[in-house]
Amino acid sequence: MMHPSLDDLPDLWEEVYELVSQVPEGMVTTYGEVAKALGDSIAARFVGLAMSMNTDVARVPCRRVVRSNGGLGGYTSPKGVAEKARLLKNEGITIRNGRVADLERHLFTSFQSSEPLRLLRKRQRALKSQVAAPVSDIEIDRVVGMDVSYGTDRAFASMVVFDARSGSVIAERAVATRAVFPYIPTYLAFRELPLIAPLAALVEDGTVVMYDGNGILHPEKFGIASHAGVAFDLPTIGVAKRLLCGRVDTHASEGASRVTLDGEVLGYAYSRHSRSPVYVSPGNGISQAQALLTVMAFTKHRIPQPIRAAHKLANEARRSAINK
DNA sequence: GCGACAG
DNA sequence: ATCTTGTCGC
Repeated sequence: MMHPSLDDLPDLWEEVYELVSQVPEGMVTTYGEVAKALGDSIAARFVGLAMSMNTDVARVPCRRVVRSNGGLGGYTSPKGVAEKARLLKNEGITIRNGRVADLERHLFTSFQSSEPLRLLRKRQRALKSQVAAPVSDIEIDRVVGMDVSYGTDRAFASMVVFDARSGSVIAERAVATRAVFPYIPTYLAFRELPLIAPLAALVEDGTVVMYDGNGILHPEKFGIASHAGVAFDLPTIGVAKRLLCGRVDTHASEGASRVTLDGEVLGYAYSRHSRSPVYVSPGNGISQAQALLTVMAFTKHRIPQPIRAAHKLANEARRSAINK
């Protein structure tokens, strides 16, 4: 059974199309304004993606969504953005130098919306108090890496179990699922955790999970590894390849540097052999120090072995499925 | 005006 | 994340 925080997720694709259908003829809106109506302006790029995939031009007038500076943005049609300009002119919008003239006067922002992303942010805030940050070390018998690979119509979630003492692979598993929730920065957990849930249910006691993404190194201090830890009641570590938020203290070319957000240390940038770093933060049920040491102990290349193996397995599962 | 923005 | 061929380097 799925954790309540991952149940009843909004259909953001349908929501975004419904919002854009509210924009009347003679007016335009922006990708950012639609995103705000979804509940968070950070979703602006998702709005652009959804517009590019719109199939019902009669119901969803994606031509009326433009950039915040008046630029037209894109238009997925053989005639391209010129067609977008022509259609808008027909609706009484003046286009000058490839931009909407007098954008403020034609800007529609009075969306009727339940702001679904705002509600998901509330779920994150409500749950983050459940994150455990122990001071002392926990016993680690096994380390598992988890990852997801995406195909056109299906996603493949994977898990590889390592023995902590020998460092060798004990078991591996992959499942095919369907991804419905889009990728939106800082809401990654709502996309991937429902796909991972069946694998997380198989994790035994004494196991720590390494996840591809952040733990508490997140604007709400509740990244995907933290959310996984709380939802599935497991100790977790987040390992990200790029920095989502915060600042790296000092540029140590070797070893670990602290990453801080609002003056608080939330994780480490860890690199070996002058490679670009990975960003390590505890998810749940493990100290920052032990999270870092565990990652270090399992690192041969840039990406720790458990995540590297899970990544490989998920990709193999996708490619060997007839899907592509 | 340009960059930022886990996967 | 994915779409993609060859190419440069340890």
